Amino acid sequence: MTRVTLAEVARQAGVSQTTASFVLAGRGEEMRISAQVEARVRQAAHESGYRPNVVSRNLRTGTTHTIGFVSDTVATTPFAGHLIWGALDAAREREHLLLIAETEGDPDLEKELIESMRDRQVGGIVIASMYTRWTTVPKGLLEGKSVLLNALPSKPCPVAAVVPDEAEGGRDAARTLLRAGHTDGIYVVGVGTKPGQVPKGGVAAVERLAGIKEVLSGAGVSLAGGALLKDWQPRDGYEASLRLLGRKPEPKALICLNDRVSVGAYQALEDKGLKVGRDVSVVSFDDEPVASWLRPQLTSIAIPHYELGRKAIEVLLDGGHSPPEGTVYRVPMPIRERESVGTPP
Amino acid sequence: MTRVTLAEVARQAGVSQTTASFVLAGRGEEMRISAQVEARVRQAAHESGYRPNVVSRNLRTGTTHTIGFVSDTVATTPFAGHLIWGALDAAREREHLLLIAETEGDPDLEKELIESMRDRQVGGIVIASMYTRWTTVPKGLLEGKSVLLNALPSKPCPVAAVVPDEAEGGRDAARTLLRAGHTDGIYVVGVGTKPGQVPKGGVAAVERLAGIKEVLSGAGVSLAGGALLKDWQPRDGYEASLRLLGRKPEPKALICLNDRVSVGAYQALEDKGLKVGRDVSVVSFDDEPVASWLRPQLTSIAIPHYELGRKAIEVLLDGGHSPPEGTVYRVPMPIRERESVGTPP
DNA sequence: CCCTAGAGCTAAATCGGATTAGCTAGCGAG
DNA sequence: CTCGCTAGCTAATCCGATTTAGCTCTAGGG
Repeated sequence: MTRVTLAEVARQAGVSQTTASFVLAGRGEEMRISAQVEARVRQAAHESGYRPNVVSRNLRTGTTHTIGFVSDTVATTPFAGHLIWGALDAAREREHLLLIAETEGDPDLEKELIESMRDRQVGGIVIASMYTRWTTVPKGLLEGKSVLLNALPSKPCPVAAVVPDEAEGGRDAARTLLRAGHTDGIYVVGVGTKPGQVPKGGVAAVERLAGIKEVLSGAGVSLAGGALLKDWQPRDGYEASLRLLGRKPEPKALICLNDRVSVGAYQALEDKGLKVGRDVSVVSFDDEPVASWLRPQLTSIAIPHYELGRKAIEVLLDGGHSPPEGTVYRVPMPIRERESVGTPP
Repeated sequence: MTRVTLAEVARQAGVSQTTASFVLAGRGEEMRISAQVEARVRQAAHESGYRPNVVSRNLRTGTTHTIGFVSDTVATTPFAGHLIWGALDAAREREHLLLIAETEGDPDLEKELIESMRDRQVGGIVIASMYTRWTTVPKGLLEGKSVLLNALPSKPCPVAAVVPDEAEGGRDAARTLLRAGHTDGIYVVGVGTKPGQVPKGGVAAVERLAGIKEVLSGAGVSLAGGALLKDWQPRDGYEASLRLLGRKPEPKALICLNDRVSVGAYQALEDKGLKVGRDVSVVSFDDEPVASWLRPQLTSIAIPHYELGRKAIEVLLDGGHSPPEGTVYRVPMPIRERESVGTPP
């Protein structure tokens, strides 16, 4: 039951603990351990089922091969689990494990958890947000390596950040519409078109809208209007779309700021007897699973959760020296073109 | 930059390291440390911003206040993140953190990860599955505390398991239909009605069906038929439902084995010009977010992810002595009654 | 025959706390 | 005056690795 220790292995192999340590650390060559002794040690270790006690190694080396992953809520966003997944994969490739915790948005708890992780000598900390947003960097963070994931520091600070390239995503949404021939009756659902008409804290909303406007105006097209929503749930999207469908110019395309809003938009269009993709095109963001369940299937700009998670770990663990600290890494948002965008009637 | 150690605190307080240790461990009273000395130590610790090095404590005490959470895939099931959430909450209440890893269904990787966690001296391991299923218990597990989460051991073994009470969920689904007055034309979508017509590995399918049959036959009602599906995605549900809608007796109620299948069923019903809740009732399982996005909103038996996660940690950390090992804990599946069940026409 | 150099190992220190086994001073009893 | 006891604290060991600083022995050069 009690684990075999290195000392035990050394005794069985008839060598000193030092020698055993060198051999098992792969430093046998370097330390000029003879092939015979090396073999004896390896055999003893193997036969006894020796597994090093990582904790003691940690104590000596000061490195735990562990990364702290602190998120606000893993729970509420489905598929945000992909964030963790990507991080997990990248961490495992580097022989690290993830120590995770959740703050539920409580700054005190966040601080406490970060300290708790530092106490455990983690090699770095990822502060993840499930929605892209601005965040105040807890100062405890600065005392070691860290990265913001899906969040941007609200004031300049030396911590790197990894976020989706929302602006480019917005541009892609607009391009898709232009390519299909849309030039008017384009509305956004989720934000207003005037500055400041944006849900608070939402990086995504601001940047997506900026990208959309940029490409449209580059083509001499402007948004016909928009609807600021407090929440981005199907019900909100439904009500807003219904209102928008009464407006002039007649809506020919809706850019929904997320897929849930799109679900509502589909329902509003159905109620009005309008056919998605024929009468009115819809482009969306996030690419939740529901996007491909809708009929017609929804064209959506995906949040690259997996890649975001990976990137955060890469930034934390690989180099991280060369790029100036405070760098913002933007991960491309792939567009999933499906059936909801068509040529305007 | 270098952390303050206990020795440093002791020096500042002018006492021995032993004394400082006793005071900060809250054993001052017990060890008859005078109030003055105690105060001096506390002050020194506070002023220097002392934080104990958890790793070294771990080494001595052999306990890391960490639980290993190994899952097959956190990623693919949305809201399975709630599993982690519940576990995280319960762990934090007990001053533990979670070390997580993912096996992606690879048994070798699973074994390796479990060992890796044991090497880190975790206090216990949760083996989580994202879908309720039977699983072979990796024998490495038995060498320490562990719990299966959302999974059952395929052969008897001393490891406890925490799973949703699928059978009772099935009973609830049937009861809901009976209560609304359904007595015939009840079909299941996802499994066949004959023994063995069940997707492989699926505990959920088997137990839900058993519960459904039990209650129905108790009321002298029998299932009119079913459709075995390999996968439980909307497309599968759509096709199966379409086929079922041509069968006799005429379908009056569909019990869909999950919400995705229900999405497909809704679409099939719509294509046939049938109205959910009026012409055909639908009961579902899982209660994914989409259940409340559908029109009419879908009645669904929820998977209690959060509670499952909590329970697993509780079983692992609290006592765990008294109940016979190998116990299966069943967590109730709450039914979310919405609008998709109506009186048969 | 002595000295040096390297090959091949090992003793001992170290990481930072937790814990065990004392040690000392002071007081009261005998 | 001595012994015993206790309050109040400390020295030393331990946890299980890693790592530094040697130590020993043999072979070769002078």
